[in-house]
Amino acid sequence: MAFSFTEENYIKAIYKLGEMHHDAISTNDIAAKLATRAATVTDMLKRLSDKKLITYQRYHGVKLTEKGRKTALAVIRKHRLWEVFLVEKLKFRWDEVHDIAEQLEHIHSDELIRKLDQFLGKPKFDPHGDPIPDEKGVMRLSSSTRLSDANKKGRYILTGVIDHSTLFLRYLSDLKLKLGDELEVQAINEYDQSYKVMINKKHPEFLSKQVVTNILVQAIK
Amino acid sequence: MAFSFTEENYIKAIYKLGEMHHDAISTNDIAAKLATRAATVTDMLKRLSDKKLITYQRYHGVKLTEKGRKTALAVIRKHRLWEVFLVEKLKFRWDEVHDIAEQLEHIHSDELIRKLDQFLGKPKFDPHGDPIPDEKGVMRLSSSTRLSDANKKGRYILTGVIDHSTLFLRYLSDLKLKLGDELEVQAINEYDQSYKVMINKKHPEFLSKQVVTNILVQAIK
DNA sequence: ATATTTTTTTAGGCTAATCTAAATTTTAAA
DNA sequence: TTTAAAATTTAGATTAGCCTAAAAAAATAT
Ligand SMILES: [Mn+2]
Ligand SMILES: [Mn+2]
Ligand SMILES: [Mn+2]
Ligand SMILES: [Mn+2]
Repeated sequence: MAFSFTEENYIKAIYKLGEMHHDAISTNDIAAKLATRAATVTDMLKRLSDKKLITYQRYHGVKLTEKGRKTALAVIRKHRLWEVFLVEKLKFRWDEVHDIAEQLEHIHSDELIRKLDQFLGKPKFDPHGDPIPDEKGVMRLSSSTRLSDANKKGRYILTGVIDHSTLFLRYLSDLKLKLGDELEVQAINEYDQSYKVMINKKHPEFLSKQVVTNILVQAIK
Repeated sequence: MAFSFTEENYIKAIYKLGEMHHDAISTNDIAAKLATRAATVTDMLKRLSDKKLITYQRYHGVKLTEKGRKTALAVIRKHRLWEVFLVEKLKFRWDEVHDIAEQLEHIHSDELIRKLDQFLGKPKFDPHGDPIPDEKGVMRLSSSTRLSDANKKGRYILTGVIDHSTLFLRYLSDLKLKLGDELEVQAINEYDQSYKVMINKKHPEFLSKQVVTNILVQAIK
């Protein structure tokens, strides 16, 4: 019932790929996500199948079993709780925590996570606005949309990001933009889909199409 | 410059064995400490020697190099800081933290440890009274002695333990005895070297020879 | 419907870390 | 000082996780 570092990473990758497609996941997609080779993935899929974490049919991709889904969500829960710890308690910036959490998410101790969750005040979201699954593996789905999908003037709250790269997160920080801040869309450029927004009723900024497709918001009222 | 989980455990084991003997460490001692086989140890010693962490002569044991000593102390520093975190912040008991710290000590991030140290208020001792090496790998040596070595009536402060087993630590907790508490030795039994002590001026207890050799104290005045 | 391209699997090999059994060296005993 | 015992190393295998190259299957284009 305890899996290796590597096995957990495969399960997490398969879960995340399944969040988008939701049909069976291909060997090549997993290889791309984990920066490894298709042959290596095939080897591992056999092992994960033996352990009943996935259902696997040669040449036809994989799906997580219920056991696999639970395992993935437990790892994601740990990752996100540790990220909260790193930002809230140790004062890391939100663009610095992912790689450390990639290591911490593989520490095995249910009691540790129970107590960490308690210590952090049972947070519901991580520093990037991603929801934290509960002990049972239940994760409420986000009611946020990409700002590019809102596609309408008005006021919004920044609730999350799609792109988690350091470069993007730093860019947002440089704009003095953080989770919970207000974005008022004042104009949308029809030619290139760039947005003119007012941040926290203070400073106006231009956000490119690429930027507005990578931030999640909720409309105010 | 970053070593594997396994390599770090070997280096730590060699360091700890060196703390007692301080002549060259034998293959068999390392095998015993790590619950592995002598042949396995020999294999690893060659690898550690290649990496300049130890000096190794066939059939004549090993010693840590300066690089090896630094590596060991860095791992010990991480272990002890995490133990402080688990007890002080997450409210684990002192007998519950070792196994979790065994995992956490292998997380690689200098910045994480710097910030954790800061967060904990730069503690000098772990929950078992063991000193925490600083960033440079400097660890002040304990001025404490085993209560059995004091061997004299009088008042003492409990400053640490030799045996770190759950069983022993639980036993001390059951006696309402924790670090910093006062022990007044009222009588020493000449026959079996058991001690009659008063704990915190409140309740008298009998401590066996095995117990008094496993606790560290400092005499008061 | 057949040929070409893409995807996936198999075959065979590598390294780190482990093991058991056998050989060798050192140490201790007679 | 020879011999027996103990410690250590070598030899040979195993497993997890990874790789490249070749074969096979599936998807796509003609
Ligand atoms: Mn992350
Ligand atoms: Mn995150
Ligand atoms: Mn410990
Ligand atoms: Mn300790």
